[in-house]
Amino acid sequence: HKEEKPELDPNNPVANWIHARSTRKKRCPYTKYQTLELEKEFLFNMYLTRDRRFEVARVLNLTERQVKIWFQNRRMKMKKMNKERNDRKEQ
Amino acid sequence: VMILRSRFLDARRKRRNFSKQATEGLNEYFYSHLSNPYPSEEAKEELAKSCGITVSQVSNWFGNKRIRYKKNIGKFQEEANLYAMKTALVVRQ
DNA sequence: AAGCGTCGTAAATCATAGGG
DNA sequence: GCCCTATGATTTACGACGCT
Repeated sequence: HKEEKPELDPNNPVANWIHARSTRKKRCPYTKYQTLELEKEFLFNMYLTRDRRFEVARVLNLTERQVKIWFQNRRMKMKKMNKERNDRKEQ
Repeated sequence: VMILRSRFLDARRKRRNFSKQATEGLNEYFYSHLSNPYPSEEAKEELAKSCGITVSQVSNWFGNKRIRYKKNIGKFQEEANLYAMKTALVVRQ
């Protein structure tokens, strides 16, 4: 009966860019306090132990998964920053 | 603490728009690879060099372009036609 | 054989540039 | 200057794949 609103025309190149999951949680920006505490923890150690992760998640009211992923993203950010600093200095 | 905060957390996000030529080069690649606009690392490096920007900036540009194009194809139709025509003319030579 | 690592990305959001 | 949109950069959240 009711057809989809996104036209499935073969000329639409976007149809091929397979990605994006419907079950994905919407991005929810963290508060200043949460970010600040996470940064402090990262400064202390770039990698979390299981116990630290549980404790940080509890205190900041985040899931352990969110804390784990935050640290993964933070390490990637640090890597990128280091790379850019090296590139700037050499060339 | 406030100083650390402003220094590291709210890091300066100064930016300038890319030059006309840089945007032109990025758009040429994007619209000539519209069925798969995901440049390889090597292609990114080549684009970065020819456009005078960094590889990170090329990645940002394609990320932004893909999502914004997808969100409103109609808005970019004119631009798409322009670049399609341009590359068609180049191929003819 | 579960679990955490990186890498590349989508999508939302941020912050400013630039134009009227 | 003020408002608004375009645009480049950053932030959450995953999938894919790796290693142990």
